[in-house]
Formats: sequence, structure tokens, C-alpha cells
Amino acid sequence: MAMRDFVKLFKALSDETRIRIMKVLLERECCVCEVMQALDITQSRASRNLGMLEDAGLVKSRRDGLWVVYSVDEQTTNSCAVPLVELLRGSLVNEEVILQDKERLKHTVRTGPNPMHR
Amino acid sequence: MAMRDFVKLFKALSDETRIRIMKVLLERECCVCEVMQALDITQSRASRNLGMLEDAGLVKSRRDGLWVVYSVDEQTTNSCAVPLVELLRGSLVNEEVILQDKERLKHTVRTGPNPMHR
DNA sequence: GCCATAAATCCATATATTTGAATATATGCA
DNA sequence: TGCATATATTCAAATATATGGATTTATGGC
Repeated sequence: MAMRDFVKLFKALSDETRIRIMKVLLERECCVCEVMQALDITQSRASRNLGMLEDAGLVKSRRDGLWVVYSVDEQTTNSCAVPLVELLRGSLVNEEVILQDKERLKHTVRTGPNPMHR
Repeated sequence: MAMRDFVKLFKALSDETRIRIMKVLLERECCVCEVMQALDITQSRASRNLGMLEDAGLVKSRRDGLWVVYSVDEQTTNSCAVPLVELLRGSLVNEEVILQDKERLKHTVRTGPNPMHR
């Protein structure tokens, strides 16, 4: 693994939003609109940060009809990613933000970016 | 461990200069002027980045006369740091920059920031 | 094809990070 | 005490990052 990818991997996890997303995806796979609901963030923010995590090899995605479903990539070719995901799994267990995100995650619905207008 | 420290830890390792410093310190402890010689960087750059690694709990320092000697903190209280150091130890083994730094490290001398003027 | 929906991308802006050069601080020695 | 050396810090500038809002792209149902 090259320096560039190594740096990219750590940059991906050096942002609170992306760590929160990872922790949510470690609970279960989510589409973009579920991530935005769980974290209470905008659609572009959710999409962009999910894209960065995917680019770093931490997350994978598949289409499911209208939705794009993201999940932690357990079979990533990025060997360094595996121990980092494990570290993340055991970390921040009692962190308030994370607990809130998990709570909101329970009540998310697979609807679009703006549930108010429906 | 709180979110803030967790982010700080990953930020510390999401920079090529600091990764190079860590790899050099995994070879042996170094004073600031040895780090600048090994990496071929300026004094303030070496000092600042060493400080950030120390602040993140990855590195510790002690004074030795005129010099301040930095080394990987194997007994860090920062529990997350341990697996990251281990990951780092096994990574980037054949990376060209790292090999060059190690080579220069062999020929460093414990002299000040500007050997030209002596 | 047309329309609605979900996600990705673009754009402008605010903020953070990294850096070299200069300066300040700390230590040891004569 | 005075001076030289090693490191830390300050400062200004360049670059990178993160974000919301608007727009574009992709998919599915009619």
C-alpha cells in the first residue's frame, strides 16, 4: 500500500462527521437519506462524506432501486482498513453524539432528502 | 476516550510528514535536529510536527542537555494509539520516501539546526 | 416520453492546516 | 554573567477542507 492511500485512509477517519457515519454503518447498512436522518445533516454533506469513505476503501455501495445503500466494506482490498474498522468498532461506545445518532437511526425511514414536503 | 481525542489521533496520522517522522522514530529515538536531517525538512517544521504527534499521545519526549529527544510512546495512556502504532510499524515498508529517510537517518549527527555554519 | 424521487456534483464561502522565515525561549559552558 | 546552541513559538501567506444551497444525474412508475 502506497503512502498516498495510507494518508487518504487516515484523512477519511480524521473528521467527526465521517466517524459518526462509520459508527452508524457499523450498526447496519444505510441509504444516504437514512444517514442524513441519523446524523441530522444535509443531503450533500451525507453524500459527499460517504463518497470519501468509499474512496478510502472503508465503505462500499450498491444500488437498490432509487436508493444507494452504503455499508462497511468487510472484504476491502485495503488491508490497512481492516484493523482500523475493528478499532472503530470498539471505540466511542459511550460518546454522547454517537448514542444520539444510533437513537435517531432507529426511527429513520427510507424516504428522500426532504421528508417535510411529502 | 472522547471523540475529540479520537479525531486528534487520526489527524496526527493523516499527514505525510508526520507519518514519515513516526516511521523514523520507530527505527530509533531522535532529537529534533536528527529528524530534520533524516527527512530533509526545516527546523520549525520538524519541531511543530513532533509536537503534534506528542499532543496526540503517539510520541513522548525528554530533555538531554541541549537536546530534546523524541520517541514512540509505547506506554501511552491513549489506548487507541497502540494498535495504530502497530499498524504503522508493519506498513509502508517498501515506500521509497521512507527508505530514503531511513538511509539519511544513518548519517545524522546531533548538531544544531544549521550544520552549514559550523 | 414525462414526472417524481434519491443521490451526486457544482459553486461560493468559511474555516482549518501547513509551511518557511524570523523571533523567542531554554540550556550549558567559559 | 555572557555567549553559543537546540528547540519552541509567532507571523503571514499559501493551500486544503468542510459546508449549504442549487443544480444535475440516475432510476422507476405511469
